[in-house]
Amino acid sequence: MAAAAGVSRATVSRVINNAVSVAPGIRDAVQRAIASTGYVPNVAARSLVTRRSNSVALVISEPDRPDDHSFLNRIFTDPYFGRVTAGATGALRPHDVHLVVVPTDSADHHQVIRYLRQGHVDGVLLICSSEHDPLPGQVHALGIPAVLSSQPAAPLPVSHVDLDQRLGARLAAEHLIARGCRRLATISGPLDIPAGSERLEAFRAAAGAGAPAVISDFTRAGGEAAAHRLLDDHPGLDGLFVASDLMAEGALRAVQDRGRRVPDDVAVVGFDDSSPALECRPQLTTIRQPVEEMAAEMAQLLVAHIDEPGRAARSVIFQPTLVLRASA
Amino acid sequence: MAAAAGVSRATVSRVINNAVSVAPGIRDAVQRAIASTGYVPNVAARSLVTRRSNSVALVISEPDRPDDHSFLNRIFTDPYFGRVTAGATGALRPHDVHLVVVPTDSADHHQVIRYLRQGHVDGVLLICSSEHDPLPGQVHALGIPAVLSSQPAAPLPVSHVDLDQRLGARLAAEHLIARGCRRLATISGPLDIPAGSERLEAFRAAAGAGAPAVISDFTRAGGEAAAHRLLDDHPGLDGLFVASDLMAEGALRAVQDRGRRVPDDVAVVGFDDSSPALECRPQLTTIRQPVEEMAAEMAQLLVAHIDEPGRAARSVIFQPTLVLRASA
DNA sequence: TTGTACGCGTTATCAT
DNA sequence: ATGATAACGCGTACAA
Repeated sequence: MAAAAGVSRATVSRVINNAVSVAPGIRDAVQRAIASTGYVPNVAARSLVTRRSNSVALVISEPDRPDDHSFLNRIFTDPYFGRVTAGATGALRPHDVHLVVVPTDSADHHQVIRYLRQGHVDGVLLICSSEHDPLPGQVHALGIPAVLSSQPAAPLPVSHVDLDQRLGARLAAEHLIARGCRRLATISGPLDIPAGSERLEAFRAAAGAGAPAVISDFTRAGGEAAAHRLLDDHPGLDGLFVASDLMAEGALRAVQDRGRRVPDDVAVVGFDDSSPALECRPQLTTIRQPVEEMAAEMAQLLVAHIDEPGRAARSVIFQPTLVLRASA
Repeated sequence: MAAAAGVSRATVSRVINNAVSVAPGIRDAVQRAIASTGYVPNVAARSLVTRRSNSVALVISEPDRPDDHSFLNRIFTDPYFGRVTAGATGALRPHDVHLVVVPTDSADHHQVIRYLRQGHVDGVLLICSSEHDPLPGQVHALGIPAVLSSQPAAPLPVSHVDLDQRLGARLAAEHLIARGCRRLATISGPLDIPAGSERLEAFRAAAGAGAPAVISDFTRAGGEAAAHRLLDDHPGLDGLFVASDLMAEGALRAVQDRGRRVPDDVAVVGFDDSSPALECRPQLTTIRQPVEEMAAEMAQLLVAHIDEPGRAARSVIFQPTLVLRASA
């Protein structure tokens, strides 16, 4: 290649990385040679010296999983993770950074750690399903740039992007109360995730500490089962806050299968404002979470940390909003 | 590292890649040193010499797209692509190969080509939305191992994995006829995709060439609109074959919104057997496509091609099956 | 069986 | 502004 242009490799490199001061004539000659040769730099060689891979990992960590197959299926089919992936991919593209999606559970954390240590990626976007997940700590100990989707139980000096979960739950409770519901209940996610515990706590703080709750798992089937249990134990409930739209879709079905009308008999408020909210009948009144924007922010923060290693960690908290539709 | 174990770097390399003949004593010593040091080989340096990156790309190519945001969102939210990603990820994991998901349209094919040429990945899983997509040809010209999800219009000596689309459509038509439907219609996908045109043709071959059809786009909203159009023009139809479950979910809604009962007034058969089939009410009778298995097969073929460059291309065709549920 | 030494293709430093 | 040349960290002939 250098030969083709009649210059040294160093000059070629300078042209490609448009470094300062290359004579216009030489530059053009090199670019012509590049075009005609179809030359592209070898990334391995480049990475070896720059210590950059121009790609980052999106690690989705779950504490345990039943089996490989259904775990992967759930991850890649869940609208929430889909939105995260879409948001991150979109934000990374202008930086010419690619995304490697790495689902993991505690059984193969070491694999992930090894992957990261090998230098495959320049940084990590870390989505944890439990606030006690050890992965964030391990990643931080590695010294590799990372951005979390929520602060772990043991706070870490690592940037993270999150939603004001409590505000979201409060908006839901207040809306149900304002529309006249008197017997409120909720279906929450797992309590070891902030998105589970905080939404539950804040809902109860606004709806009354005695408000019945069933802990579920953020799946549609889980939401349906939880709603049935709730209706068994509290037949009189007239307002239901469900901590994710996917669970709300299941809950809606349960309520309707028992012959109760939504929202007249039971008003239902979901959480997320993801596609299931529009697929339900009636469509879901829900707490909107700008997942794509949040993922994009994570990506941008990560890029910033990679470009400027000393950069101070920061946390960015997004505000949820109430989206009024037909279910409440 | 070599120093830590008191041996040469070459020996360390041999232990790590468990090459032949390393003295047991030395081997143990090296492994201890590795464990205590926490040493991991640098992938860039390794790739530079082995010319392997141990990762492959999953390229999802669409001809054109309205805007970046909704494109990414659709890709990462569509249950079909989710299943593909899950299947490929699962099959690749045992090989220690990672997956980079690369959505693209014709506007940035050159970006993808450049990405591939740079040697970021060892091979490509290529999902094209149009059989006239030039990408498969370009990738093949590059000489980089690839596996396609369907044969392009201009056949290429490249392995591909597909479903027997025609058989699927025929099963659907035969089932509708067998259950007594007399006025059949169909909602198809875009005609420049085999999954669109072949399902339509085969359905008409079995149901009668005059069976009304509306061409849609494999989205839920598209399916709903198509069903409305179909019911406007053919109020008497009593059997509907919809070429994807996602569209079928929308179509079901349209049929029911017009006060017609499923399956009594209109029987509906979907295609895919993905999660929407179970979320509908009534649940969808559908043509099952083992997407995860097919994606896994693609991944395994790709790995085989990477390991054995001269390997002959082959095509693997999966058979669809009818899954009986409530909608037909 | 083990060590020595070279090459992989770039970027970066240092002369010029 | 440009060209030698030294790393970068590994695998692997080849020699011992």
